[in-house]
Amino acid sequence: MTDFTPRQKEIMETAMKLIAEKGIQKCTIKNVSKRIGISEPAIYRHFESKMDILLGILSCFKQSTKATSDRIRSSKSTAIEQINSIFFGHVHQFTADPTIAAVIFSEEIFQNDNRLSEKVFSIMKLSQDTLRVLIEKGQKKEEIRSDIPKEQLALILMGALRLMVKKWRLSGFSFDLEKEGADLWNSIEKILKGG
Amino acid sequence: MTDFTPRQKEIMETAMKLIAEKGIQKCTIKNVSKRIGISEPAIYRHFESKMDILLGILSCFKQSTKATSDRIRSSKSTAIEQINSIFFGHVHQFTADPTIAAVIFSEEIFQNDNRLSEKVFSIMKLSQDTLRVLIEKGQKKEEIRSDIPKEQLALILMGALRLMVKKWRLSGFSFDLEKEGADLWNSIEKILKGG
Amino acid sequence: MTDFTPRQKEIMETAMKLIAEKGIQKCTIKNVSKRIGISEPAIYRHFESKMDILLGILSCFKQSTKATSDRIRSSKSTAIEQINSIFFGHVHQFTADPTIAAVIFSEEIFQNDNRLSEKVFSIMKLSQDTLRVLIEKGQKKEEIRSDIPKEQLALILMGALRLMVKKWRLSGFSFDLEKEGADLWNSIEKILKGG
Amino acid sequence: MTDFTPRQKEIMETAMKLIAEKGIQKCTIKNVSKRIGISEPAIYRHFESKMDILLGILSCFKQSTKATSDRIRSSKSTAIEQINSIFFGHVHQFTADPTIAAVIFSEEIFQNDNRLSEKVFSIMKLSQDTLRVLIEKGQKKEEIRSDIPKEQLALILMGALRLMVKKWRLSGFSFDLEKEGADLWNSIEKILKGG
DNA sequence: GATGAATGAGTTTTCATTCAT
DNA sequence: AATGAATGAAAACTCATTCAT
Repeated sequence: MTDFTPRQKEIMETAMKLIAEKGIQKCTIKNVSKRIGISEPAIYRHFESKMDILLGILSCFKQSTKATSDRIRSSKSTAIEQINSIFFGHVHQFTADPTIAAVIFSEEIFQNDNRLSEKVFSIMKLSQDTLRVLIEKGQKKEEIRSDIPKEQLALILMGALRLMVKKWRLSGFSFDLEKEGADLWNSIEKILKGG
Repeated sequence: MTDFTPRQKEIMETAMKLIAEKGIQKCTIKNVSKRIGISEPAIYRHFESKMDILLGILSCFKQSTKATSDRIRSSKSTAIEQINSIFFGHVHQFTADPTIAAVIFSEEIFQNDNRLSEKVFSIMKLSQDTLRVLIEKGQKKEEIRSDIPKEQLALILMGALRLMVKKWRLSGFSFDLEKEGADLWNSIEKILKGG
Repeated sequence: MTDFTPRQKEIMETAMKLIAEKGIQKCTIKNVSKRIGISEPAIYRHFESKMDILLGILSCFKQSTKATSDRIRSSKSTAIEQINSIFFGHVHQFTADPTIAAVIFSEEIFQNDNRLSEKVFSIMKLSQDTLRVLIEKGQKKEEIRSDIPKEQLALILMGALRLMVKKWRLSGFSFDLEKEGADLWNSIEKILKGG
Repeated sequence: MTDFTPRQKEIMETAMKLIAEKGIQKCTIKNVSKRIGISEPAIYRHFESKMDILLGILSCFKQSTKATSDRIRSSKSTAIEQINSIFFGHVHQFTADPTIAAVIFSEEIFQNDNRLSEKVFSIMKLSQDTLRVLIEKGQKKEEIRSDIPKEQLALILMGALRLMVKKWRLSGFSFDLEKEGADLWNSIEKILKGG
């Protein structure tokens, strides 16, 4: 993240944009370089290979996911508030940069290479673990119902968020994610509390 | 579906398997023909283009989704039972043929072409509409809680199912989907009923 | 050799010609295909990779070297006559197809890949072994002097042949290899006999 | 030689090492600069082009070949002793710096450019002429047999030396060149004297 | 002296597709 | 219904070289 040069960041962002707009199959070195306005070989001054660009993107995600997770975990809010932070943290992030939504929840994009799919898998695990820990805490403090196992509450929460974001994306960002997200949260909260 | 020749079905299934195993980028005419054991040009006896193979796959899905939807809708069960049928219909289908799971919930795979992504979108809409109608019916008959809008209950149900299936897939089918699905359903049912 | 299609032989011969004329650095798929009059991808119908073309060339050499060696060894001539056959076998081969001379004695051309250089090394060993065996036989029968070890006689014979051929090549085939070869043989024979 | 700066010498030596280890195809500006630990453009402070590096290498050889030749010719030893000096001069040089062996006897490496191949040819001629003159002198003084023409004796001597060195190189310097060289010389001397 | 950034031309290779047979 | 041979376009990547700093 911080150890990337401006050009490297530009390349990674451009690659992400292409993936978001047209899919990975259109995310070629040629298209990336054309969009930036440099020649194809120029890319190789900044990344050793195309793989390294994709790994760089995933590394950024992992780092920011970890940072967010750590920040929220160490806050002194209630479990519900912390889960709320995670939920809206994602929503805000996607609103601010919709291209992220296209990449972060589309694990199959990186399926064709083991190094990529392992990294993707580890990012997924990371955010699920965070959520599970928070739900467990909420259940112990009786903020969150205990008649549904924490793994399933996590699945339900993340599943709904992911599907909402996917619909938003596939619809061409045709609705207000913040608003829809707020509505969804109300329902989720109700479910978590067991109302 | 019925209007496809055996060879055409073989080609579509092989294409799906390749997507499931190694991602769309490895789903090439060469790889499909090699796996079937015929030459590349032979594929073109059965499909006009690669695009037609993918469209064929999606058409099959659409048709089977519609058939399932119609069958369930016309049954005389309670709404909850009908939703249960949809839920486990998917789970059984994926258990029977895991490759389907890799394609049906991975809409981004078909992002690179408009005809494909539109078809994908319409399939998604179809199954969501079915679900929404059933939930609405359930809500009217007071089988299903009404304090959470039907769209969000649908989102929560499908989101959880999708995420469970995705995890199953990314983990290399390392857990028993039927069992995990049954557990998830219990929680979902509880939520739907508003317990 | 016999298990190569005409097109494969054409490709290998063209590659050899390019190496002979301009060095391996100019032996590119583009140049080979251009000279044959087909497109670059067409090459890949006949060879899986460029490496396979070069390996094919070396395999042909190995096979023909082995065949020649076997044929001569099993003849009932004197050792000197057999060595003479090897010597002039090479000379005739180069006269008939000068491109072979450019490849067969230029082991460093294939230095950049282990599979190639190992094959090259094995071919070199093969022909040296043959020669050593014949010299040994000649020494036992007292056709050939024994005061110089067979390894060194082999080295001297092959070294002189190689250097003569190299000069012929580097001079642009400016002299008559057959004639020069005959003269060299007279001297070599004298040395072998210990006159 | 003396008119090259230390940096220039370092570049030429590094280029030679790359050629010796991995072949010319791996002798790129990038690899040379990486091994020295400077940037690629830095090379161009010291040489106008890659060609100039290779020409520089060959110039050094030519100069040192000429110097050796002059020194030996002007010595007052017998012809055989002088030829011995040339022979072991090479052997010692290769033992001291095996990379030289990979370049000096591999004329085909420089085949792809006329300026290079002409220079290579002129070096080859130079050392052969020297040898021929010494043999001629030896023949006149009846130190060396006269029943074999001087050109062929030169060919035999140099051919054997070259082939021995090539084997040494291709075998990964697996034997003691000095020892093997001494043995070969004994045989060569015998041959020269006509024993 | 040296470097970071860039590039035109070229490398090997793959892709979907066509065509004669 | 199938194949062998071919191809234009494009993929990722490398090369020698230049230029502003």
